[in-house]
Amino acid sequence: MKKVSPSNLPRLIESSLEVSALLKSLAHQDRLLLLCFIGEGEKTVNEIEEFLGASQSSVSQNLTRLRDKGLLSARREGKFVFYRILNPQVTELIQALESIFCKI
Amino acid sequence: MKKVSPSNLPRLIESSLEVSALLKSLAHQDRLLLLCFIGEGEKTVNEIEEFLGASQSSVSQNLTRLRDKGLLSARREGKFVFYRILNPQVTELIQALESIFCKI
DNA sequence: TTATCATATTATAATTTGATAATATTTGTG
DNA sequence: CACAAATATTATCAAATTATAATATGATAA
Repeated sequence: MKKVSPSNLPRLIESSLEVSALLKSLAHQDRLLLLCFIGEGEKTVNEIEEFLGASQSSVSQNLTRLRDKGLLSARREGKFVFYRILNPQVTELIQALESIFCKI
Repeated sequence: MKKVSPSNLPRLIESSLEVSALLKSLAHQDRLLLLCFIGEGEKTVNEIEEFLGASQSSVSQNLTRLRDKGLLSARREGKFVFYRILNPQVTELIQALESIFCKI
């Protein structure tokens, strides 16, 4: 039996700016897919490029943007840079999206 | 005990365009708040204006946009127009956002 | 039927975003 | 060191978004 929750509105008012900002980061097909992909484990820029079939420049710019927003972190290992998800709320949100939009 | 789910990636690839488009609709502070507000039950344009403290024009434009995207529906009753959430995935998404970002 | 309230539409200007191309940086290798 | 590979940055331009102001529509009441 699911409990009916009281209104979360007052709290969402407080966080609405932060949440809408985060949604802007995901509201782009490539960035959304890339976050899902990285969510499966650390990925190289080149792996992401191939996965998306997007240009080096646009992938790098999107990664930089997501890093600047604190959603991703990067670590260099030799010539390669590995990206992973930094903000756990991103992981939760991706999972929620999958469960809402990828029902069986 | 939480079950580790297999990759949802293939399915998300298919829906990524639709999902990113929907996220664009929510990736705006006023529209996000307005959807939360309407989620509590049918609301009048004027109620929404007062709730947001936003101008008549911008509220109406945002409502029109959300209606055009199929997220909201409107019904007229005399002078008033009542808006409600049409797409159930929006409700689910709002709930997910509340549960992720409004933890106790 | 005119006035008014509630809402919608249009026009417009400012800002942001997105894609592409070109160039730069960093690191490993011959 | 010179070069190539991997990634980042910069410049630029088109397109989309946003806010505001002005005007229009639709419904009711006097």
